[in-house]
Amino acid sequence: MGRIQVENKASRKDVIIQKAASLFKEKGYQAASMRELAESVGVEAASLYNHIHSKTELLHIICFHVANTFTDHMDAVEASKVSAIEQVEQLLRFHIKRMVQDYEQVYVSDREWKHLAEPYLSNFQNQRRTYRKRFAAIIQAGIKAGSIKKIDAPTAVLIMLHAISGIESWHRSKAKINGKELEEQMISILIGGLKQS
Amino acid sequence: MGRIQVENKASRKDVIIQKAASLFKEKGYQAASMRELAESVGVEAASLYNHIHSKTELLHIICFHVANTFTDHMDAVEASKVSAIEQVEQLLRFHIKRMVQDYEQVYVSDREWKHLAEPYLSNFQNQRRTYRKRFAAIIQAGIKAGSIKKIDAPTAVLIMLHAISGIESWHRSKAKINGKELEEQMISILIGGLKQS
DNA sequence: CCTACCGATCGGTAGG
DNA sequence: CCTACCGATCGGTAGG
Repeated sequence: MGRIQVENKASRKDVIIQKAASLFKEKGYQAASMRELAESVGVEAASLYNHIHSKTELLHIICFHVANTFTDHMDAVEASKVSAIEQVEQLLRFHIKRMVQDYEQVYVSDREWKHLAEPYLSNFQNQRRTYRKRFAAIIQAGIKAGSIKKIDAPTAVLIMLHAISGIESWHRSKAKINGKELEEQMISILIGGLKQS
Repeated sequence: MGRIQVENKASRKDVIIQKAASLFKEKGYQAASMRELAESVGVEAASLYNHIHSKTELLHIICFHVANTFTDHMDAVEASKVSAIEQVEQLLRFHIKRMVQDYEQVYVSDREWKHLAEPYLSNFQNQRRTYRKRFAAIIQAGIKAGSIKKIDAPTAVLIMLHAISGIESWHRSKAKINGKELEEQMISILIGGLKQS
């Protein structure tokens, strides 16, 4: 009985988080109200607080879930023994896939993190900054190895990550090419932009 | 006397719009309050309404000012008789320059337009969609001419425009390269990504 | 999980 | 341009 209750609770919480990501993405964190969220979950607003502590907790669950996914992937890429340009391609493909498959949470993490409360805000910014530095270091290694053209590595990171966030518009568009094709197109343009010409 | 009054009013309104862009950029449209805006202008909240009609009016002034700037530039580019790839470069350089020099308004237009009220919302979306179609048509012409590699033109537009929005992160960063250098780096990567390899 | 409710804050108005 | 104020809505709590 206790077991079932726990399972139900966990599942209910997951639904709330998923619906919150969808709502935050659509309206923005501030404009999304807990009453709207409750309605989309199918309960009264007060009932949400049996599963979560606050609205801001929902945001930081989403943001850190996404951030940790990318940090973990970076660990794996750094441990792999392929060339720098191949590491960059692995990173880009992972970003693209996350954005294609799980874009609501990724989008919210990307665009709404400003609304995090301290100390989560500082932690998130630090984690993000560290991730970008590690990404830039890989690009720098590629430049040194001669497989990537001489560019400012932090600028390249910035371009890559923001370009990928454009997949949000792809989700909205009517006549969209399929996800796999999108990935290949983006890789072609972005990796093409890094290579020596 | 009447003349001076009109001039003062116009100038005051411009200050309000500029401060609003700054505040909307920093906190998001919904999270920015009219009381905060009033404070940054140096008046009481109620006094703002002698210059503007509503909070939403501030947002649509900003969004359409930016959108019209880009639409006007597109007219000029289409009228120029250079090659498609050079037209693309002109468009990218203009976007980069706007983002470097006037990024608060451009940023707000990019990220906060969702909060526009009808009929401005639909008008804005239409204008933006039309702009992107014209941009994609130029890329398509470049593909036909053989100067741009065979890619999905709408996807390429998406990548270019979002990559440029990353300049927001550049503004925040401490150890930033200068604006002109940033422009050249971005052009090198983005135009490099479009060309035949 | 719900009903009932609270204090705070919001955009905006009246009136001078 | 200000003081005074309004109705609406917000996130969240008490109590069952």
